[in-house]
Amino acid sequence: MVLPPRRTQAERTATTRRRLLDATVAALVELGASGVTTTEVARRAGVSQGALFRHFPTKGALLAAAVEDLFPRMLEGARARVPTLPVDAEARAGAVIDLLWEEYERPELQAAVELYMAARTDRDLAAALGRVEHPHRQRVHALAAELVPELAGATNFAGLVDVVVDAVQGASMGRLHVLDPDAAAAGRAAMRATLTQLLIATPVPLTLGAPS
Amino acid sequence: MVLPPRRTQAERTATTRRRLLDATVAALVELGASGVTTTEVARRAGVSQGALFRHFPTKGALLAAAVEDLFPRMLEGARARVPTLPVDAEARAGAVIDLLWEEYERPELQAAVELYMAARTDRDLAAALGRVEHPHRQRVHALAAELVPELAGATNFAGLVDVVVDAVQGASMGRLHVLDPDAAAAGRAAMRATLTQLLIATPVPLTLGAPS
DNA sequence: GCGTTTACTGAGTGACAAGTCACTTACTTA
DNA sequence: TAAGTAAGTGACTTGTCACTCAGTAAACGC
Repeated sequence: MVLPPRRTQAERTATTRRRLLDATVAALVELGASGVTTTEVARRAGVSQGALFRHFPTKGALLAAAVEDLFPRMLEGARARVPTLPVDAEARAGAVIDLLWEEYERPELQAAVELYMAARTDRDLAAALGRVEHPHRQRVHALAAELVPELAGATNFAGLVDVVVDAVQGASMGRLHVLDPDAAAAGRAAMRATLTQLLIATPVPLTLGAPS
Repeated sequence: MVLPPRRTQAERTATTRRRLLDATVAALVELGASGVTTTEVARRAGVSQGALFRHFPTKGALLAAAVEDLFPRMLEGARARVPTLPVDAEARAGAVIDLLWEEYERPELQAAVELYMAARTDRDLAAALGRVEHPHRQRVHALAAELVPELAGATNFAGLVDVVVDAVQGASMGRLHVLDPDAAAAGRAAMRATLTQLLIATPVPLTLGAPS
């Protein structure tokens, strides 16, 4: 008879939490925000629903914890690729845009964006995600400083990063159903060119043309 | 005793459909995609749930019809403002970006974007919205041609429009909770400047810098 | 007017959701 | 090793969901 290995309580907690968080992200990716139920997450994690509620008091807490866990992991994945980027400014800028684009094409991030949209009218979820956002934004800006160090000292560096990220974000969710793949590719190429220019240009022009 | 006015069947159908569609959009705006239930929509419209299902066979059909109804209405609202825009190219480009931004800040459009995200994992909804998208995109491009007629003949005009719309879309949903209003305003100003440049520049540079 | 068709009502129905709870099993500590 | 605590179980409660249907009222065609 096979005896189960003896584990400390801390180990049991850690593994169960990990399985629940992974199951939550997987369910979010596959089923969408509306398809994530505590029943489904518990089933995927291979634990009972009661166990889920022992570790997370509400469904919102579970979702927030999943996002809180997901963001740093994705950023670490992106950071690992920094040494492989070209050093030439223009080539590097293009590569940075490509990197950002690829991150936004990952289903994990699509799922996270979906959660953020759902938080628009879900106060609990919004509060939970709000706690995640500030450190995440700081990590994004820190990573951006590694990616384009020659711009990191610019006065409006944070704003520049936000513009680039927002644009890619908008484009990534753009067309759901890509009626015309050629048009989509052309659009992506155009945006890549525009954003690359933005990165290799001095940040000074960004302070011009304030809203009238 | 007040007799109810006599209405034709077509009129009855039209008014009930209209009330249901308006109620759907209102619920979508106020409660979000997850908060839209057939019960709630029927309650807001002042009809029974049975009446709802007489006019729309499924909830997905109702949502799709609501979006199909919403998009042209919003575009007509935007078109009505065309005559008020400045004629000078640079001022007009800036005004166009502002117009677009204001449209994306309207809760109706935010709600529609939320629906599109939800459609990522909802095949029925995706199919329903897919039928809406093509004519909508055509209407958007037609309106864009009115807004910036001097660019309308450009070979990649459609791609240019998509880039601008996507960027504003991404920025509009950017931060949910705007920790720093000054940073948000600066980001918007930067994006406005960038996109305005994009509109007043000749479209030729957009064909440069294709992805490596 | 009068039978037929169309619009609408409102009380269902079964499925499934989040969260609870009495109880069992696994670890810890003295 | 025995008492105490933390982790986990699975059936259960309460509520809401999308959708149905038998019956009623309004408009239509003749």
